[in-house]
Amino acid sequence: MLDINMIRENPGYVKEGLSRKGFNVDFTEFLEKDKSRRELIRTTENLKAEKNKISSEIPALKKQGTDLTSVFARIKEDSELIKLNDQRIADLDKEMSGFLESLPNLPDDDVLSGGKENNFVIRTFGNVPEFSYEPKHHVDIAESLGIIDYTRGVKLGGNGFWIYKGLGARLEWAILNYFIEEHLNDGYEMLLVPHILNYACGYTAGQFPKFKEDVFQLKSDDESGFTHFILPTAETALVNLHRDEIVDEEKLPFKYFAYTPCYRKEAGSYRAEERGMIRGHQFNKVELVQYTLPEDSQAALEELVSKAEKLVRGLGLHHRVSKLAAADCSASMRKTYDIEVWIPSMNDYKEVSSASNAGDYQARRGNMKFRRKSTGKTELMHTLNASGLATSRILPAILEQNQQADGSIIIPEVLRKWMGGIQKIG
RNA sequence: GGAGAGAUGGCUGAGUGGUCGAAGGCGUUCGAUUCGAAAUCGAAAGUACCUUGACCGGUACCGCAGGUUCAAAUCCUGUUCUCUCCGCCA
Repeated sequence: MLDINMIRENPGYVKEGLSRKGFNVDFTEFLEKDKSRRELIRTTENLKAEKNKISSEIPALKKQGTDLTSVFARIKEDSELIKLNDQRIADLDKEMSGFLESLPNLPDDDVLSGGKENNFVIRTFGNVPEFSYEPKHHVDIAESLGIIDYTRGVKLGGNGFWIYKGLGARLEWAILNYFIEEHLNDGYEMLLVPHILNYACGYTAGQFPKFKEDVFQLKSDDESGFTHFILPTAETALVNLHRDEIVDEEKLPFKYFAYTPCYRKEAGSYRAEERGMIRGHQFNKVELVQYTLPEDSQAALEELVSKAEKLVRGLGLHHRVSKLAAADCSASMRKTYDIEVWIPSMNDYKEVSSASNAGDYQARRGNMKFRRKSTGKTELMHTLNASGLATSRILPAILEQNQQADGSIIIPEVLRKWMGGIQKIG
């Protein structure tokens, strides 16, 4: 959510920022509503003040035996007007917050305008691997090694599900262990969170109401719609930890990470080129989240990116880091870096981590504040998140980038201690 | 799933219709005392919104949403959550 004061004071600036994100908006109507709302509040509060004043004198007058019939009548009249006005104010509030909720975050000043075409690569690690033979697709590799069962995955869950088995399951688990160990070493606190979350979590994260169709909703028995959903990413849980809290300044930053599967509908997004585990309804991810002071969030974002990069580098996979253009950042985010790993069969890079700074956007939605020691005042925290990492593209990348002419796969050094020391599969 | 109890400020905990934004205690901050500290004494301190240049002032908030009443933390209805017991199940 954007700061309403910022819109009041500088609607042109906000409009321009949103347009950089491809979001065209006209504040005229909103500002008119805001103005009439405030006028209404003023007159209504004056009425209330008067009414309260008279009310407070009633007990004394009653004691004196004064006839209060006319006073009662007068107050009753005021009360009816007050009720009417309050209703109008509430209506305006609802309209205005509905509008505010729908606005995405403003992009950072140093983020380029426009969409994907304006993303630019800031770092690359390694080179596109060359093969002296025709490299195989990860689905074919996984099937011939018997480490992933796509057919039975579909039997159990339908299209978009697979089963890790044997050394495939161990490899997947080794990757996760590697991530977890790195984050623990860096002083992040590990959390295992609920996978079923309530509506407010999705709202705070900025995913609801706009993207509520993208998650698996748990329908409630009555007609009230859904109250819970299965998390699409651990970010949704982690970013709600301090919802409706005011913490002391010195407690910040909070640095958390969690492993969860991520459950996504991905309705209609399947493409032939994404066969395999590039885009599934369920994939494993370790997610990092930081809550920081406003002045520290930029540095925290750099820290998160470098952590995610370090993980991919540690696996020895060719990858690149891009800074996303404004419209390619998700709605809640001011600035996002993507880390993309090379997938030979797709002849392209695919995202394994997205590291973003939400600024105070999520904090405002979730009412997450800290008390500044020097002023004694409360301010909104900043929230950041980064995948560290999603495995669903890492494992294909390992299979494809590390494949050998004989069909075997070299296991990255850092994973071997979790795989009984074996060096290759096949 | 059944029965019961509860939800009040940073925490604890009083408060069953009017002077209650809310006692007391703990904790916090400031001051006094002290060489310093502890103890003691005095004082301050909630959140949001409206208004103001700022102070002042005003309004709302006792889980949430309604209702009754001139007036609600207090009465009524609904709802959410928590706890206890029973049942069922991993």
